[in-house]
Amino acid sequence: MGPLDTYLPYLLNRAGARIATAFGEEVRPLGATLQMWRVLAALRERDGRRMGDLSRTTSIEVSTLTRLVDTMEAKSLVARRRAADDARAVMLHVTPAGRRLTQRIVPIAERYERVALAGFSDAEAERLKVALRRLYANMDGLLGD
Amino acid sequence: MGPLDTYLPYLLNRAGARIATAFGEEVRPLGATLQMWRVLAALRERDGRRMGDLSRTTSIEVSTLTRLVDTMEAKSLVARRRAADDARAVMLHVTPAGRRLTQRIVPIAERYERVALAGFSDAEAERLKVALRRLYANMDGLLGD
DNA sequence: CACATTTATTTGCAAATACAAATAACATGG
DNA sequence: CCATGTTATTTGTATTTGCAAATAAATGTG
Repeated sequence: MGPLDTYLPYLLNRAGARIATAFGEEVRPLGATLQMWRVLAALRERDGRRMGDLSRTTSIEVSTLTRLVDTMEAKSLVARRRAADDARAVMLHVTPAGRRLTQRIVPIAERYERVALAGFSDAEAERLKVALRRLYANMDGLLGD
Repeated sequence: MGPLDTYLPYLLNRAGARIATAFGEEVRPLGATLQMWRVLAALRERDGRRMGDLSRTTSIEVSTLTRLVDTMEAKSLVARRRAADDARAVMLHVTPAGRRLTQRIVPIAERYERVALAGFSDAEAERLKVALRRLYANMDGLLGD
């Protein structure tokens, strides 16, 4: 088999790492990190979500998420509340400050989307996204056992 | 802007993380990690490479790479040699044991390529790779400043 | 209803990572 | 050929991460 840059996992990781690093640098001045943005974006989609739910949709490991949420709570970006129906579960909610931060990050995220996909037609961009979702789904069975 | 899974960086990271985790589990029984495989694959392409060169081609940060190479050296998978022309530089070489390990990982990498791309035509797979290289290149200017 | 099992989150701890400072050698301009 | 700046790698150190164990609450079973 050929050189490293013919391997899909490598290409994926390389592109992902570069975008992640650049995006991270961009939001750091706002006191945020990429992971925080993921949490905020998930809560923007639907507020009041469980840790496990958030872990799945953000692809952040639960124990990592717990600690991330600790620091986000310390920054008053989110608030933990006990779920009404299940006393084990925690519901996470954005605060006004969290919403303000989200609003400031959204344009950055949109810009990154444009920069990353510069030179792609809308159809190409969409095909790429479809491919990435398919690829993710393909790996479904192979984890954890 | 829409839900998290319409964002390209997210899709990229999510797919990449899942493949990386699964692949990592697969090579662990061989005493290897994903990052070690990256180094071995880079050396397979061309043996005797500098740390900085390896760092760039594997997308592993230099200081991380130093320590990774420490443990790989301890496992006798690679050997550091001083460069003939430049006494600052280190040339990294695979050892026979490193080559043997590489040979055992190659089929796993090939299998992962197939699993990840299940249901993709050859043309689709190639388009995806081209897109990922393009995307990486698009982010070129934006780093570090 | 008590007991074992499962589910949701957190915490302990060790390994991986990254930034910055340190070290060492090369390159260049006077 | 010395002084200054640049390049290659390593080390110091703090943060991030993830697995496994701990905690706590729900659910099921006899």
